[in-house]
Amino acid sequence: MDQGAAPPGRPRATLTDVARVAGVSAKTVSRVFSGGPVSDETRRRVEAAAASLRFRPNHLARDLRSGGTAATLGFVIGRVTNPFYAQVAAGVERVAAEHGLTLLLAASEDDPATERRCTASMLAQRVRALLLVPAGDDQSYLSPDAEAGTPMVCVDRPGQGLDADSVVLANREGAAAAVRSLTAAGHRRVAFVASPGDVHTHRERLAGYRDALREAGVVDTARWERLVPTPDLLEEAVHGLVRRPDAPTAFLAGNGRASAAVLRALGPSSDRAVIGFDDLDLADVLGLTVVAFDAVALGEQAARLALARVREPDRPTEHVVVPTRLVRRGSGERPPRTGA
Amino acid sequence: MDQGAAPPGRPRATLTDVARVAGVSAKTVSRVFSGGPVSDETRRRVEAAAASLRFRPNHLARDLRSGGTAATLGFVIGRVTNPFYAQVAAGVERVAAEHGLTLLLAASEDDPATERRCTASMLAQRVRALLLVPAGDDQSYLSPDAEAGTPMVCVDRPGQGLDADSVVLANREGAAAAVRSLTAAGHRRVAFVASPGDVHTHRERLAGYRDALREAGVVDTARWERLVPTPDLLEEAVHGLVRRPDAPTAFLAGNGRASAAVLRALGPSSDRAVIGFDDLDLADVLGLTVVAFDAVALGEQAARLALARVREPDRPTEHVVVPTRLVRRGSGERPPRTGA
DNA sequence: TTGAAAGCGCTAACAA
DNA sequence: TTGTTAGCGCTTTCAA
Repeated sequence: MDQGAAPPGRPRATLTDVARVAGVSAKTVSRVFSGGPVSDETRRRVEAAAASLRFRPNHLARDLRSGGTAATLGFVIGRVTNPFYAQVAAGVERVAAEHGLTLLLAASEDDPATERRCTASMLAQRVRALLLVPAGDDQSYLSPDAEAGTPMVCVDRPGQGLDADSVVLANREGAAAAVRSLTAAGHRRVAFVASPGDVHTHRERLAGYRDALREAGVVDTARWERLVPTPDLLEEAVHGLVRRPDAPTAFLAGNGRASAAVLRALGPSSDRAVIGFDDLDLADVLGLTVVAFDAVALGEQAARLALARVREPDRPTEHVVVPTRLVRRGSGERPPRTGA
Repeated sequence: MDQGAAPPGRPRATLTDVARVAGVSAKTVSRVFSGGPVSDETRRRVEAAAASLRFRPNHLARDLRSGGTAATLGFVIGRVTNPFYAQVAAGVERVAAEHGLTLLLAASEDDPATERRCTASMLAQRVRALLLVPAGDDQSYLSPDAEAGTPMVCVDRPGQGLDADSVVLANREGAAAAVRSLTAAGHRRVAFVASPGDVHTHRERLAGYRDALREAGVVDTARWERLVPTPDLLEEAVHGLVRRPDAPTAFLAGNGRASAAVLRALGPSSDRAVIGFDDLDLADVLGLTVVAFDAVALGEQAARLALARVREPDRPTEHVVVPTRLVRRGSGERPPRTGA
């Protein structure tokens, strides 16, 4: 945890220095930089003095004095390299920037202890609101801070033990819609393949898959469900499925990595239908039908919810569901094998 | 720029409150939370008091008092939705977290004025170091702050008018290596297709493309170079190229979007060789040969450079080049048309 | 429109 | 190992 020493090259000018050079009081300089009634003539003098001293206002001091919260929005994501969270963070950043706030970003790496450290750090930095992709299965430890006035929003998964706003994807409905389009085309033997990075999301998608098959009169789906512990086992799982006597004629991949694995395992000339959850680069080139969603919008919604609660702390808790949509590109439109 | 009011729900406990409840001095509580010699018995009492008061230390105050810089690393990226920057940011975050720092992220949207606002905001927040993907063509305005002791690192593009460390990709070498593999296979008519999001990167890649063709004795390359202003014109450009009497037998795509456009325009059964710059989801499924690079490593390097300069402000300026590697998957290995 | 004094929450520099 | 005093840079409150 060596943070490195912080040796100032040349000492920085302070507001008081600027005041002295400009021949005004500190408060007047403050008004120039933080808004307030200042005459044009005075403003000019102050700005000239500030420029000559290379003055940079110190927000640490400003935020400490006034109110005690910084102009930042904290966001604790799961795995930092997951491109999905990157898109969500992009949405948060965009809304934050619109409101003059900066994004403070940290990753829990899906570890509950790290989640605690990250959230603690952000609360210590007095973020204006805290957005969180819950990693552990208990966020009740955040309740005191929520009550103390830091708005919290759970993103992508609902938090547990914490009465917070939330924004999640329509995972169950999206999976069901995908499978419905398969059963409508006559498919009955549909597989679900995934390597569950996070439990909640995949439980929902699996439930949606089962919903749609049940609606079509298919109940014994367990034989086509493959939730493997690590992504490198996905291809093997697909190979195992196609060798079965009741081999599936269609596949729903639970996430992006699973989509790639299914396509790789089936080969380019397969006649089995495939739908992936989550859109991917080159999916259109490949003709891959997917359940798509707007991850950036999810982040934007989360940030808006957070800011709404900053303004109005007592508003009722809100749970937003971001819809998915089925993007048909061919691979999901292949009919069941006639001989099957 | 409405940041919303910040109405505290219940007033937060301060270090002094904890001290009173624990029956010790404020400084002792400070030592418990920021490290220092404290007896086990005292520590226990302080921690109990802190827990009962739901105390959260205030880093704003701590950082203001001690040294004046926050435990954050600032990173100003270009376009926030660009997945490349997301990967780079992931690398920065990882290294920052290892050192107990949080990532402060903002996007310039490739606009010089926004870049200035973002950097100003971060400097006002007293980031320990500032990483920047330069958007405008002049970063000299940051020199005073660099001299005042805030380490700066330019990422992905060199900054101009600023003597800062930098980390960039081996764009020129990567493009040259790709084209060399094509000319080695006998290709002479090689196209370069891109929609330059940023000037520097594409100028370098184009230069590498020309280098390699010149080495192979091909000099009049302009007829196969297509730098179109917007991505939606890429496919059209490819169609135009293949209709030429001297149509290219191979393509180098300047970035990910260009790769997708080339593949889409050529169609699935094309016999022309294609190499893309930047790896993509499903590129392996498609058999797309690419110039790949480690964007996360680029971010890690940048963060390490920044932290090295925090520790040692007077070390010589360092310019790191992150290598690329050619990943052969088939599409780049197609021989030139025999009849061409 | 401007200024003087006080203090936000914490820690540096002492001392004990 | 613990406490006291002062003050980080700024803004609040009040007054002029």
